[in-house]
Amino acid sequence: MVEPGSTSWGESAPVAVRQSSLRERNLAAIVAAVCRADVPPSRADLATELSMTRATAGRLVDELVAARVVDEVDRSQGGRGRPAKGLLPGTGIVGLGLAVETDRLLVRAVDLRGRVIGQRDVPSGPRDAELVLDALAHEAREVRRGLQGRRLVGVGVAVPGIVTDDGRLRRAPNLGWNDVDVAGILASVGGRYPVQVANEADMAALLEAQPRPGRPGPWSDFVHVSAAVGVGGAIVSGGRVVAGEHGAAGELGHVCVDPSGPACGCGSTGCLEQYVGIRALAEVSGLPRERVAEGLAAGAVAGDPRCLAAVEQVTHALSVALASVVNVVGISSVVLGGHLTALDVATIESIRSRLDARVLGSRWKPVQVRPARGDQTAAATGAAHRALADVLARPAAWV
Amino acid sequence: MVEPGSTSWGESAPVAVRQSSLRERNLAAIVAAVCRADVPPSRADLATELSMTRATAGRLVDELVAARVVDEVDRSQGGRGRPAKGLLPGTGIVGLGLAVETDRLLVRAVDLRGRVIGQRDVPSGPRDAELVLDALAHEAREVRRGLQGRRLVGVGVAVPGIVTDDGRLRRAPNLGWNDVDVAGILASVGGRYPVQVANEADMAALLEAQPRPGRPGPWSDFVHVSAAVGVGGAIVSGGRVVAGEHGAAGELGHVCVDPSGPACGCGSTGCLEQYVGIRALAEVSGLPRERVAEGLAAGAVAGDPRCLAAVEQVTHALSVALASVVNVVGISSVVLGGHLTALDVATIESIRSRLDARVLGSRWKPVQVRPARGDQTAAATGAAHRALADVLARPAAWV
DNA sequence: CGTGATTAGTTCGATGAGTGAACTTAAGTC
DNA sequence: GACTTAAGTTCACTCATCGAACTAATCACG
Repeated sequence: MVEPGSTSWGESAPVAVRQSSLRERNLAAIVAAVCRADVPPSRADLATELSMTRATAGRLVDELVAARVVDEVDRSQGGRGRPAKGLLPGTGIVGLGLAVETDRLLVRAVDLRGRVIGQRDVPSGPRDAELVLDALAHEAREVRRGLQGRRLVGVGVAVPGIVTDDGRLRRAPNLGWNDVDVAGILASVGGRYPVQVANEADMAALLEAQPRPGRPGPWSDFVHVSAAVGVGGAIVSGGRVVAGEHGAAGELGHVCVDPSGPACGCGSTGCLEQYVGIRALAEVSGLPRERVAEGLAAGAVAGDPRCLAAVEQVTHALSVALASVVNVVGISSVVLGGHLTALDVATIESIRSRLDARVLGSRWKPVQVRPARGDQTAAATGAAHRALADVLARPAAWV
Repeated sequence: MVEPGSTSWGESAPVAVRQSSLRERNLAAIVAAVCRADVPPSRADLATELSMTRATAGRLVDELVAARVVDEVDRSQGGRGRPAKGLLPGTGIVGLGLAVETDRLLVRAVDLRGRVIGQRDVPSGPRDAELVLDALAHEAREVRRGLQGRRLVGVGVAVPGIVTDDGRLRRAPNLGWNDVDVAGILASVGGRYPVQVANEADMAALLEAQPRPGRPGPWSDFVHVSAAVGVGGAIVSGGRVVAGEHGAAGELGHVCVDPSGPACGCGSTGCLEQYVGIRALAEVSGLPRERVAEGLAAGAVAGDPRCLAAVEQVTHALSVALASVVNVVGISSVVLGGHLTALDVATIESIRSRLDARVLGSRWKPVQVRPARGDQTAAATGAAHRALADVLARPAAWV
């Protein structure tokens, strides 16, 4: 999940580049431009935008069309000269996104245009890892069967825990799993393509950063909070999800809100998760766990004192915890996901203004806060995007 | 602080690359390899390491030698065939590092081998920005005069405050400066080369990340704490200092240790700076400010109750604040700089173990803590490295 | 309805950077 | 002193991009 090179100083090249890298790079540039365009660009548009010649753009596009990475469409919208053939991300390339959650398993097949081609949601419980993953693999194969000749290019898996580079899930408290070789167990689903495993918060953040594959969302730098039973998070910088040394960046759930607060399962005290996790909010608000998401804001607006207390708790804890995060990573926009998506406008503005008071640079650049756009299955869709990201980064491997 | 035009190859390309970019890139690869090598490599060594042909390596090296970016040295150490000419970073290329601190101005001229060619330290006070910067420019010109035919390739300036991309210092509380165009005022020092302005903590962290220009230090991922009157910090990831959206990453001084703690000048409460800044420690320990650095550890070891209290305060505050940072950015190594460099081994181990208890991934990968290697002028030397970083990143511009 | 203007896309020789193999240079070895 | 070894150099070749000329398809205007 480590995507190289956020804002950086002196990068160093580990190996020399050859002429073929040049072509690889320009193929990627074309694909990226096609994905981020608002209207299907022509070969000539691409040549202008990327400052290459029409000759080069034409040749590269032809290769990508042959590989079905981009599709040609009619773009007859009048105008002077020869009508252009529009280019769109190919529908023949799909990525598979899987998600293991505490109570369900999700599968999404998404094409390069971001359209969901196939999906599957099944309930699950906190059982043995092998059993759960085998069930997930079964569902994934079912979805894969319905792809009808499209090319599967990779599999992404979102899991609620810390993942290491080799695709092992080190620890997932809410599943009770330790050291599970997720990538290995699910390898058969991907066939000869790699299975990319990452934290569900990172996958959801990827979807938030690019609502369509390769297409940047409104913000390119933000802190993403994924709140459910556990509270996770991710940092998006320059449109890329940044992972730490061991893929464990963005563990917002264990930022300290108050050192004298309640003990947390992680061994620390007063962690954010103890204030805004579903369990904590259910207890304070008196709502059943599954109704916290929708019920909280409504209850508070209706004046229910327990819901008001819960909302105040969320506001306080988030503003304290996120202020530290914003100061440390220097990113002043925050996206609230999971059950926090449903917070009402007034609460969000209240979090924002309290953050402003605590953030050093806010006088210069005010903090921004917004709810996430993704739905409650963002992690699975994001995982599919993660699978497709390999094609976007190195399309040469698929032509 | 975000380096212009240095997008790396993995990520989506904004523009196409041409054949000349290929050469630029490989020149940079050669320079990087020469800088990070333990013994001066030959052209053949470089060809092997970078997997290019001897022909290519030879041609590119010749260009770099002509431009004095690398020097040829005799490496006659016996052996069979034709003796190799060793290659070292050029001594003819120097970067100028300036630092504005609360009580002094520093100038360092450093060559590509990391040797200090010229330096100047003068006392200063918190006066008008124009006056102080003019004095600094004067000192810098004096140092520049002593360069004797070497090529000055850039100027870096370390300042104690938040800096925006355009080289303006937005706010420097301990200098009482607001919105000062540092790059503009010092432009004359750099001649036709840009003046790179950044936070002193970032500059010091750069020196910690690369003790010699282009040569990585022992750790490539760490959180760097720069403690003085103010407490700053920086995040180093993959050997690079990461800047936030607005160059304001790593503001560790304003991570919240205790929301019910003392009010901080930043508008928040219980910030780290209120516990480990020089003023706070001087007050608790009873030591005069200028003696806090050396006196604190000694006093604590000697059993002085006030020093013991101060050390306990440092230990507690750092372990709480850094735990959040480590969890959020997923980097589990910490370097303590500024007056914290002088903490005794036992205190550092105590911070480390308390961090371990609060960090989610510590069971998998224990937290590491060490004092910084740089001296109290790290920011100025780091600023010189910053100036040289442009040559390392794009040597083609200098050949 | 035909001619010209205009823009998209294609073809083809030129350019420049890396490749590979042969050649030259400067040692050490027997 | 002839042979071996390895570093460095030379030169013809490859390949991706460039530039310019060419072809294709549509609109505008008389």
